[in-house]
Order: sequence, then C-alpha cells, then structure tokens
Amino acid sequence: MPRRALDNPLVLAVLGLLLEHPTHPYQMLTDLRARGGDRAAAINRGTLYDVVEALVTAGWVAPQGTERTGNRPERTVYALTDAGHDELVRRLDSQIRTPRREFTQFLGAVAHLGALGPIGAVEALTERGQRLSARIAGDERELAEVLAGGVPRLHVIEAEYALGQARAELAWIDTVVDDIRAGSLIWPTRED
Amino acid sequence: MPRRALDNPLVLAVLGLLLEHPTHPYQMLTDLRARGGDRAAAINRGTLYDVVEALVTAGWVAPQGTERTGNRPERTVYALTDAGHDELVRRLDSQIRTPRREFTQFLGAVAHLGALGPIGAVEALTERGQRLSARIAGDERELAEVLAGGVPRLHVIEAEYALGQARAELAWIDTVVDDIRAGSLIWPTRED
DNA sequence: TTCGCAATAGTCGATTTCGACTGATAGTTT
DNA sequence: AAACTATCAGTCGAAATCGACTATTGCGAA
Repeated sequence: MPRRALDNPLVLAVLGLLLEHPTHPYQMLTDLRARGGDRAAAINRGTLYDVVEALVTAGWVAPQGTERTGNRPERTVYALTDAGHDELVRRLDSQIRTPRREFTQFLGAVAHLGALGPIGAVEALTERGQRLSARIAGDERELAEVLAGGVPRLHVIEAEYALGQARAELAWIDTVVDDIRAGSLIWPTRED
Repeated sequence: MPRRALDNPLVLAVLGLLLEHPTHPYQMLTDLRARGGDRAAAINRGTLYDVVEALVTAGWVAPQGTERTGNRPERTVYALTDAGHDELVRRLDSQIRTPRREFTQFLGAVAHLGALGPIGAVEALTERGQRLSARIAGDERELAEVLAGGVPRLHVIEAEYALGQARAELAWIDTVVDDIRAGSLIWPTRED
C-alpha cells in the first residue's frame, strides 16, 4: 500500500488519455500538449514518467509491450486496467462532488496585498487587469474558433470554466482598484 | 545557489508574518491558522520547518536567538532580513502583476467530465453546487461578522476574492447542469 | 489523584517531484 | 558535407514535501 495519496494532477490526465487508447508516455506528452491538456495541469516530463510508474505499481495501468523505431530508446506502451478505469471514475466523481479549498499563487499574494501599499497595489493590480483581459479576449477567440471548427463543446468544457473564473477575477480586480482609488478601501496603519 | 525556485506558497506566508514581528515556526503555524491564513495556503507542519530553513539559507530570514519554556523543545526565533523584505515585495508584485495559468484539482477533473457520462456528470455537479452554495453562504456570513467586528477590509481581502471565484464557479455549474439536462450540451460518442 | 486528552514543539525517513543530462535521428543552413 | 537545430525518448541524482513519530506540559473528568 503506497503511503501517499498519489494525487498529482497528472494522474487524471494519464488515466484520461489511456481511456481512449494505450500509448507510451512520450506520446501522452505530445497529445496532452496538442489538445491543450496543459491547460488543465502543469506537465513536467520527468514527473510524467514517475507518475506512470506509480500508476503501474498501483495496478491502474499495465505495460502492454514495447516498440522501437530505429535506434531510438525503447518505448513502453501502457494500457488502462479495469481497476484503473474504476479509479478514474471514482476520482473524477469525488473531485467534482466535493469542493475543496484550492490555493492559487494569486490568492496567496492577495492575502498580503497590504505589504505593497495602496500605490503599489493599484499599480500591480491594474497591470494584472490589463494582461488578464487580453488573455480573456484571446481565449474567447480561440474557444470560438475551435467550436466553429466542429470540436464538441464537451471537449473544451474546462476552457469554458477557466474563462468564467478569469472573468470573475477581472471583475473583482476592477472593483478593488476602484475602491482603493476612491479611498473606500483604506490602508490601516499598524499599531502594535 | 539553490537549484530550485523555492516557490512553496508558505514562503509568502512566512515572509508576510515575519514582516510584522519575529517569531518561531510553531507560533507562525498557530497565527496562520488563527487568522485564517490557512485560507491562502495549505499548511503542513513539517513543510513549514523545511521552508523556514530554506529561507535561512536564501538569506531572507535569520535566526534571532532561542527561547525555552519549561522543558519543552527549544524554540528558534526568526526575523526578516532586509533582503527578505525586498524579496517579499518582489514576489508579491510579480505574482500579482502577471497572471499565470493556475491548475486546480477541479479544473483537472472538469477536463475529463465526459468520462462520467451525462447522468453521472449532472449528479456530481449538482452535489458540488449544493455544497458550494452552502459554503458560500457560510463564508459570506463569517466575512460579514468579521468586518462588523472591526477588522479592516484589507485584512480579509483574500476571502473576498475567494468568494468571488466561488460564486462564479457556482454560476458556471448551474448553467452546465441546465445545459446537460436540456440536451444542449451533448455527449459525443467516440468514433475512433 | 490519576487517567486521558489537547496543545506545544519539533525531528526524520520515505516518498515525490523536478529539471539537467544523455544520445539518437532528421531536417536545414552555410 | 560539415555544422546547427529541432524533435524524439527517457534516465537519474538532488531537492522538496509529507506525515508518522517523539516527548513534555497542563487541564478537566472519573
């Protein structure tokens, strides 16, 4: 029994890919990148191999055999086991069903906004707002193009969600900047 | 020069606390928990000690001396260095200024929503919606109480942000559930 | 008063993750 | 044709993280 929970985000990504068809890790990498799967998880190659191995010991994935092209390193092809399929569904279900508090870098930074002072805060937030709205515009366009190209909406549903989050963040940033400028969000001076 | 970037979320939390006054790690822990600093970062005690040590080698924090109460283990008190103060501001500024794509568990799960099938997806999303709205209500109440109690808004600004994100998530969940029920979000059958 | 439990404070081994490195093939400049 | 560069594919040691473990004090209940 593994001591730790094996909760690297790549776990879902790998199980999800193998649900479609068996492949070797390098192929997973390119597939994930191609279809913007790197929009749902940070992908490090070394980690990917580690995760796949961990999945094998967990019994959720099994080596299917090896291939070789030319004199390149041998590639091991992995396939999803039945247990792996169950695990994928179980994880998906639980991760969707129960909201856990998630900690983003930005949230952590916002918690110490005070240390930037009102001027610094306005400046930094304003710039973020600009960059963020540029990104939103780009993502919206891209999403529309992909959908127009016939890709089913379900396959880009996470992009839609991310867009919603980004829009809400932008709205919040705007109100905070306004409030600081208007003096309604005040900077308490420390009394120790 | 450390090989890695030292980007554990606790870094900001620790630097932020030491900005106020020197303390020992255990005190940081209780302080962080008390003021809901655990709303901005996951806190593991072992990791906290590791991070503090890393901050020392980075020169951002320095041991100030040791205390001892009774026969308890000795406590080392740390203080922020000037370099540490600079680093705090630099990190804060850059983490706020430039939006990076952040990967939450939920986002990762949503990317594979298809694997649950329409029924399973509706079920899981509906439950999340219920739990989430309960949480939102609780957080709203708590936030209002704290503010009414005289805590400056700036000190709970991250709770406000988190609330905004949660509300947007809830709204998105509701539309997706409706769309699945209405049949406007269709489940493509795989043709390989 | 003695038992048990919570809070205090930190250590340490095992696991997980990272990212630099290797080394082949194929295409493209100069 | 030599010299670059990009892509392919994976390995491995070092660094980061976790969480189980230790050990003391103080308090309320039995």
